[in-house]
Amino acid sequence: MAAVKYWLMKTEPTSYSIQDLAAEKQQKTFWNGVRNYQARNYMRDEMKVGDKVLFYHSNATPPAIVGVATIVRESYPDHTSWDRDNKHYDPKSTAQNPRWFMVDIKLEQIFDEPLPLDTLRNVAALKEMELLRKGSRLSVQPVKRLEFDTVLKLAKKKR
DNA sequence: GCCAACGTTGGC
DNA sequence: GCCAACGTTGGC
Repeated sequence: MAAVKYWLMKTEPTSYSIQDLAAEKQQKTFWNGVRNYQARNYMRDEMKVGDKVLFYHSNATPPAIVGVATIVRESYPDHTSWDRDNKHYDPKSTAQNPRWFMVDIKLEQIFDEPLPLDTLRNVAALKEMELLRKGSRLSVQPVKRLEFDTVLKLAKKKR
């Protein structure tokens, strides 16, 4: 069995927050709306059931990692991409020939306190984290196991 | 609201 | 295939 992989997924809390996820039936949702090829490829090709996800609030005050989720369903077509009325509609994607994919995630944990970007920048073990790279905009990105573990430890210390 | 850093589009 | 113009992301 393949090893568990670690990821980080961004969302603007004004459009979908970790609290929204917590309010879902079974605390599950489909991660629709990704319209970037690199992010899509990670979701479509590499995410497996059981992988762990750091849940990140972008464009928030402050921007922060706010919790952890788990992949509960592997990639399938993002049906919102061929829905004309959807904000993420893409005329080049159809049900017959889907261009965009999504996964299902389930909430695992909301941190007692969010871990702000500022705090993360001051942690040596996270120096090379993709999230902290200047100009990093990827909304779905891989995280190293050490980075993931470090983040969890930091979250625990807050208690 | 500004703007740097991307990614995408489309004319050539 | 190049690259200018344009659009988006996201911290500040």
